[in-house]
Amino acid sequence: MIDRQALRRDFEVMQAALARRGQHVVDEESAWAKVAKLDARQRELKTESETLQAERNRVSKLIGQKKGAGLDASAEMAAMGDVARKSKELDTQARDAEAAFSAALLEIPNPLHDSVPDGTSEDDNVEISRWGTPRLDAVPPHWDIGVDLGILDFEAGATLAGSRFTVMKGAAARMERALMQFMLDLHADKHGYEEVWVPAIANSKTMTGTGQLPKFADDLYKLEGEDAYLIPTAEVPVTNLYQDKILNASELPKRHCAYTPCFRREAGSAGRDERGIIRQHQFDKVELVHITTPERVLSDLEELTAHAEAVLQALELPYRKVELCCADVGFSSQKTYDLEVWLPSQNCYREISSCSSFGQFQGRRAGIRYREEGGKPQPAATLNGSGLAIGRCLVAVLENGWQSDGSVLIPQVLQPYMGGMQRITPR
RNA sequence: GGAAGGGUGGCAGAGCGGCCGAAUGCACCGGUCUUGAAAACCGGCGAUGGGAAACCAUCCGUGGGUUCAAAUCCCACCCCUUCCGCCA
Repeated sequence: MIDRQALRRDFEVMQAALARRGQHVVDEESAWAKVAKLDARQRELKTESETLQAERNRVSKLIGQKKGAGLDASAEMAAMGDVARKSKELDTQARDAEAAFSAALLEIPNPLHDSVPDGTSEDDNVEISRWGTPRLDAVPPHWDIGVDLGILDFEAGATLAGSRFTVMKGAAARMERALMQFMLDLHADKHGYEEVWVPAIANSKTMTGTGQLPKFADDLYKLEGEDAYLIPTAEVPVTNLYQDKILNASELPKRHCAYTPCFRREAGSAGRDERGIIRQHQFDKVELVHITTPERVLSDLEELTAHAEAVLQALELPYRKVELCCADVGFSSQKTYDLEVWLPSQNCYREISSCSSFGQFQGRRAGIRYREEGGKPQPAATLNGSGLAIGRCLVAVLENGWQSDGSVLIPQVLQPYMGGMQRITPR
């Protein structure tokens, strides 16, 4: 959510920052066009309503005093009847205006940080760095590797739940679990994160706090007859751990890592990545979340991204880091780095982590605030990043570790988590 | 699901039609005392919106109602705690 004062004070500047996301964000149909108008109307009505309320409060007090002194106050009481009625009416109007304003405000994306590169599509994302040496020999796709080894069962997933669901068996199931454990241990023990375990269901207020609602309801699984949704990422519950809280500046930054399952309807993704486990309705992910101050949010983003990179390096998976251009940065984010892992079967890098700074956008929405010593509360800054997506990580391990005899070498750091297994061989 | 109790400021906890944005304690900030700290004592200390400011308005789980006036009365809903039932 953008700052209401800034909306009035820096209207042009914010409009320009928003327009970089695409003209539709600020054209005449947009929430942006509505919001300024609604802001003015709301304040007008509110001022009017408050004037009447002040009058009512003043006279009511007088009545109280008169009655207390045993005096007659029936004249005042009669006069206030009218005022009370009018005041109530105006108050209702002011509230409606406020609701309309808030609704429009929630539809406005985060203005981009100045450092975000220009561009018109994901093709304009900027490569920042590369790590490792990609293998360039012919490697079969992970779905063939997995089926040949008898550890991925797509038919069973489809039978049980539908398309984009998979059953993992034996070494794959074990590796899924090993990856979670390894990542959590790394972040908790080496990177100083506090591990949390949170619900995989969140209510609409929580979903609104991090920006999934109201705009992206179609991407979420909603539970029938309840104000409850399956989370699309641990970002939602973990960030909202601090919703409506005022933290002391001395407590910041807060750093949490969490494993959760993630659920996404993939409404707009028909036809993309249909085979394999790259794009599933349910997948596992370890997430990193920081709650911090606006001053250090950008340096925190570098750190957080490095923590995610450390996972790929430990697993010896070649990857690159790209910065998303202004056309590709998500709704709530002000700046995003993606980590893309090398998939030899596709001969390209594929997203395995997305690390974003949200500035104070989520802090305002979710009511996450902090206070400097003796100062006023202000919205906290938030960040998060995948550290990493487990399923995609498993894909990368299968493909990058594949041997021409059909077996798969298991990265060394994972072996202790897999009972000492060094290699997956066909059964 | 049934019964009972309860949701008040950063936390704990009083208030139960007007003098209540709200006692008190803790925490926090400033001061006195002290070589320093602690203790003690004195003072300050909620949030949001509007306003240059004075100040005004709103907020006691949420939404409605009664009243000139609601934290306080009425209705509905949500949540929490305990007991019972059920259950991984």
